[in-house]
Amino acid sequence: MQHWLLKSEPDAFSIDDLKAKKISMWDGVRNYQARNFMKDKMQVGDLAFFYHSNAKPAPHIAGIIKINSKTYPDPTQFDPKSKYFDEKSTEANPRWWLIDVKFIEKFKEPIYLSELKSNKKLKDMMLLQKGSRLSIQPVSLEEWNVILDKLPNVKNLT
DNA sequence: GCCAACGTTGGC
DNA sequence: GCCAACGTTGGC
Repeated sequence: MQHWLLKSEPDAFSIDDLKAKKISMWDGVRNYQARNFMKDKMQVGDLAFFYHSNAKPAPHIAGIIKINSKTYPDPTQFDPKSKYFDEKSTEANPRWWLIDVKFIEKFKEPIYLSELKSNKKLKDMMLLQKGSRLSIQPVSLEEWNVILDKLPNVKNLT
């Protein structure tokens, strides 16, 4: 199993929104590297951190979600009314793909970016690299466990 | 709101 | 294929 970190701005789609829906499409990814992670590397059942970027009072990991489907074409690319519409994409040859995610857990206390930065064991984490802004990132098992070790209350996720 | 870093576009 | 210009991301 691989682990991931998925970013979303909470004003657009938050972990509370996902909690209410239980399962949701992770739509709107318009970056090829992020898309390729979904298409080529993600497996149904993989776990991911739900990261709130551009969040107030500060960016943070808000909880845990699960990859709940294989990739399929992102329907928003075909919708002229969507802000994610892509006129160069066709149904026969879609450009953009997505997976469904399922709500697993919202942390009682968010894990702030500043906490991650101050942990030496996480210095190689992709999220913390200068200029890194990929919205879908792999997280190593070591990093995953270091972060979860801070959370004695998280239930067994497997 | 600022701005650094990155990604994309399109002229040549 | 280069690269300038533009657009986006996202922390601060």
